[in-house]
Amino acid sequence: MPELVEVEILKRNLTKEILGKKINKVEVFLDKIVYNKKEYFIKNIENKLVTDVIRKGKWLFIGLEGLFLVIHFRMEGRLFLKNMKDLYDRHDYVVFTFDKFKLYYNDSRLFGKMEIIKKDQLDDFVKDKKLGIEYDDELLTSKYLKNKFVKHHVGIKKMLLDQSYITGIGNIYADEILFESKINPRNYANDLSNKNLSDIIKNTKKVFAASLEKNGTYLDIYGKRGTFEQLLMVHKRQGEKCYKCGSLIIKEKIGGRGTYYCPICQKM
DNA sequence: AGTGCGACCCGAACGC
DNA sequence: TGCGTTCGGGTCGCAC
Repeated sequence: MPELVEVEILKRNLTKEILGKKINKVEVFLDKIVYNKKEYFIKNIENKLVTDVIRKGKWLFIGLEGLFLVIHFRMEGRLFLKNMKDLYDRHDYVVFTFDKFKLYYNDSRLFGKMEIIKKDQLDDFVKDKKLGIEYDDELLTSKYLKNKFVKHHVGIKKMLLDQSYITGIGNIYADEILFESKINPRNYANDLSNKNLSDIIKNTKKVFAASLEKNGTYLDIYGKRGTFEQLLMVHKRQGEKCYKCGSLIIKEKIGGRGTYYCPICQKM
């Protein structure tokens, strides 16, 4: 699933491949993927140069001379760079044609969304989506989290998934960050010690950096899969041995999400 | 204001 | 084997 790391990989790919290049043509094969009216969407993108590629949390913003094309991939959204003559896949729903290649938006579950906004609407957009600070922002301190969590008698896992505190953490990385921090996902956010909170910050940076180095857990625009999935400590490992203590990893539904953790390393 | 839950979707995994 | 059922993932909107 594209979480912060995976969207960051796409951002780096796109910066290399499409920044400064012109979109000659856009085709929309399924209207519901696009928030705007299809005609407006197409008319405003065609013949524009790509001026920026920005990521905020799990959101991607492609600057187009006064506009941003905003994309959220949700679960299965993907972008692929393909040759002019490549055939369309059944789940290719939006296709951008450049001079020498095409960029396909592919989404087997139809959860992803895209829209264009005016460049000066970016700040309001971010505010409206209630995006918190980035994992590498210097404002991210244990004091910041303490203030944010003080009123929340709710499991820490749920707080990590809430994009309004630290933005960009999804289900996979939330489990990994809590394992590295030796914190039970059900521990109440407002009960965590300063040490717990600084561990969460430290391990968010550590896990994201390690994953970025392996190109994440998802596909890049060339269709190549990152290899961080093989290094996950708990996520999707129920019934297997904990790499640290040898007891069995368990899976439970916490905050409505499948949650994987080690019952010994992550005691309440 | 804070919290919880269903809707959105459909391919994959599971159960019989 | 084949068919029906359940699950999952992030975000939004609504109910309490």
